[in-house]
Amino acid sequence: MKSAPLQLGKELPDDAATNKIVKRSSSKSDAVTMRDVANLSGFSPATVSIVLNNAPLARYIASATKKKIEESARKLGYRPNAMARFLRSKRTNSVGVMFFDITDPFCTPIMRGIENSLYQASYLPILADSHNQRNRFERYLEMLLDRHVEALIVVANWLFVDIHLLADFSKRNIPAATIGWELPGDTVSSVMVDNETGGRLALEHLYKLGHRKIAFIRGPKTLIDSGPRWKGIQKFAHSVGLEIDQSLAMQLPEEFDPNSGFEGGLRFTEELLQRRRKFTALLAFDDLTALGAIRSLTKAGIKVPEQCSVIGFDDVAMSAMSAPSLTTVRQPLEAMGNLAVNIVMENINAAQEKRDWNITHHRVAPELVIRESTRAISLAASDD
Amino acid sequence: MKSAPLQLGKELPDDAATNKIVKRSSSKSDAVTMRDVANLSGFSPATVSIVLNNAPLARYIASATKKKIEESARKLGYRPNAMARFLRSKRTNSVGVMFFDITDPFCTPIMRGIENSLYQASYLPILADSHNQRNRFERYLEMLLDRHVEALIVVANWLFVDIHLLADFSKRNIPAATIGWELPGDTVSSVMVDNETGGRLALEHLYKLGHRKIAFIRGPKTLIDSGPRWKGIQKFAHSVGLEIDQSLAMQLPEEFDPNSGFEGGLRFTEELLQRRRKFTALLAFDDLTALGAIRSLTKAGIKVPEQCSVIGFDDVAMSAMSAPSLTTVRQPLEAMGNLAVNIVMENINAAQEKRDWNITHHRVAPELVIRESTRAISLAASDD
DNA sequence: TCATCGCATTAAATCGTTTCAATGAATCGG
DNA sequence: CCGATTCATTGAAACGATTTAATGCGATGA
Repeated sequence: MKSAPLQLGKELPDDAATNKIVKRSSSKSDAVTMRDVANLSGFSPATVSIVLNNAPLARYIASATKKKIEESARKLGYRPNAMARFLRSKRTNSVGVMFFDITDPFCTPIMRGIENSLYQASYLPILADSHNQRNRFERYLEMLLDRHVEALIVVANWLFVDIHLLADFSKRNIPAATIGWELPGDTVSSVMVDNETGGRLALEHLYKLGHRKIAFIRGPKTLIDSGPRWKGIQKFAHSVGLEIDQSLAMQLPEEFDPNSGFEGGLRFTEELLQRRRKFTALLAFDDLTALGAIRSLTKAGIKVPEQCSVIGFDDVAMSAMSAPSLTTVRQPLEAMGNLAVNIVMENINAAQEKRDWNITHHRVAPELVIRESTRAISLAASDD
Repeated sequence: MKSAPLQLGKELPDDAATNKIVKRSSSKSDAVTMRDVANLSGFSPATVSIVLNNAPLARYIASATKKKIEESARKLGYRPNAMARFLRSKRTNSVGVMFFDITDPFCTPIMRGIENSLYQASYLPILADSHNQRNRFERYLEMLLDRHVEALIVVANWLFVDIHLLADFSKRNIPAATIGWELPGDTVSSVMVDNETGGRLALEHLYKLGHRKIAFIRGPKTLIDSGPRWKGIQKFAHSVGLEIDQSLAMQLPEEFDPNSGFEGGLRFTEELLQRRRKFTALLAFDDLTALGAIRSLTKAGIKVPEQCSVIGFDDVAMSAMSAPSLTTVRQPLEAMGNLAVNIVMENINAAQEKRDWNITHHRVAPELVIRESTRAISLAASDD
């Protein structure tokens, strides 16, 4: 038969080698139900429910009764069946969390923030990842609706969603919030970083370090962040009388997906270098792009930050670990996750109490994080 | 009152400024139920259920009836209530996915693999993140049990779990699989990389490049990966007659959490350098440690890879983007996620058909990924 | 003509809760 | 001593599906 001898650490040649097999008989121990608690304690299921949930009616229940019931429940290890409960109470204690592409490092801290806040409220996240595909997005939306999630959080890091996809949710009065994306109008709440301020912070930093010849890699046009960031940059440039050399400003193409930002930074910087126009600093659309740029510069023999400063945007985890570590404009990602949860929770409560609820649009403040990739302009670099 | 004028783009000074508020009346449109479909089509709920689920009995149903029912369902936009369905059928179509620390970059591709495979099977992941805290782990386990997840996948990237925590699951016959960790005995299936082979691959690579004076940063003792990796290293060293200089071998302390690997690599490399013992290559426990080491070397004026080669382990996303990009031993993380899902799915099916099911331990093959951080030994470096 | 059989459909029980309305029992003011 | 309150508990009806056992019915065969 196939019962292999129990040997640990023995390797088989296959890729996914089965190392050890043990059969196991099924010993069904049926779950303990509320009726069991009722029987053991000698009271009715109704009373048990009232006591265990500390329902309004519980104030009439004799404390001796409560003791007995709680005791019995504990003794039996009773745990309420969440699905049965839902069927009556309509509360699933879960919210759908939809990512456009979870492999984007941008998403990880947001997820952490969401998870943490949900945990405080004894809610669980049901995860969906649309892989930037519209049909997958729709399919997941359906699945989440089927499960009656009490709210939806969409982390829209890249691709766009149009209103109509989220229409089902607002139609059914399910609170929703987006992070990193904003739907026009009053259908869905949102949390975004203040991109314009961020853009300003980035350029201001480079400017104060003495840089005047600055290259830019702008985000793709369709991405909601690109416009405001560039606007912030332009505004600051204008305010200090800095002229932006358009031949040093490139724009990432539309079809990029989040993780190809690195490739983009790499390629575009190469192109920039080939043009042989001098620049002493580079302002990248996001951290990945910046890392790609650094790689490209390094490869071309240009030292960062000695010969060229580079600044990114987002402050993803790897920015602190690259060599040189990356100066960047931080988005408070974890806090944004928390905030989104707070928003939908507030709405859930409102809906529960049949109050009207608000659609709110939030802007959170970015923060400049200075690391090694930027430096005051050196004479050598400035002077040609 | 609080109805602010609708102005987009206006920023308030607060961190989380409310930018726009719109009230919204609740227009409850009650969900369409199976009874509705029954009424519209003129058949009974029983028939509707049979038709829509294509149950065994469906072969007796007249095809005209089927047409009508399906038509009605479509017309009403009927979607079955997942919770109600569960109550009878006992199937939640969801599995719990527990991470020890989701911010570990190691976890992201695994999550992607899990999500993708679950999606194929129309299952949804319910996410839990224990933050490396035992009580949080337990709490989440309870919550997942309450929801009757059909299986559990534990991504145990760092801290240890003892058997008894997962006992509830095996007791209730809920399939479980761990990734990156292995429980002794036959309680839980597991998926792990073949660490010994990985260790060998890493050292072999450095050796073939001509390196003989090699520094090591070993993993913490309690971590399950550390031992086998080191063993693979030793075995290879022995096989080629390479002597490992113990004064060049450091070991990360226990209390490290996954993301401090970077700090660890940094500090330990500094220490190594202070000892003033020469080495031409460094083999790090994992990628983060390696990146920390590179940072430390660079800071000390030692060029990677020109003066010192560095190799990591795991191949997390940032390894490809660092400068220099990191040579490493790849774990097929996404595939490991897929595999774990396959395992539990197989078990779910077995349980469904009341067959016995297997506990299996899998070893997947690691793969050497050569990038920029390693290079054949240079004469200059070897010759002192 | 009547029992039998295959086909098409459904009534009703069930899953494990919650909650409304009802029921006794005890207390109380008059 | 009686009707009204308050207190303590519970019966029973949902919630929205699935599934078993039953039902009605026309055709078949003897």
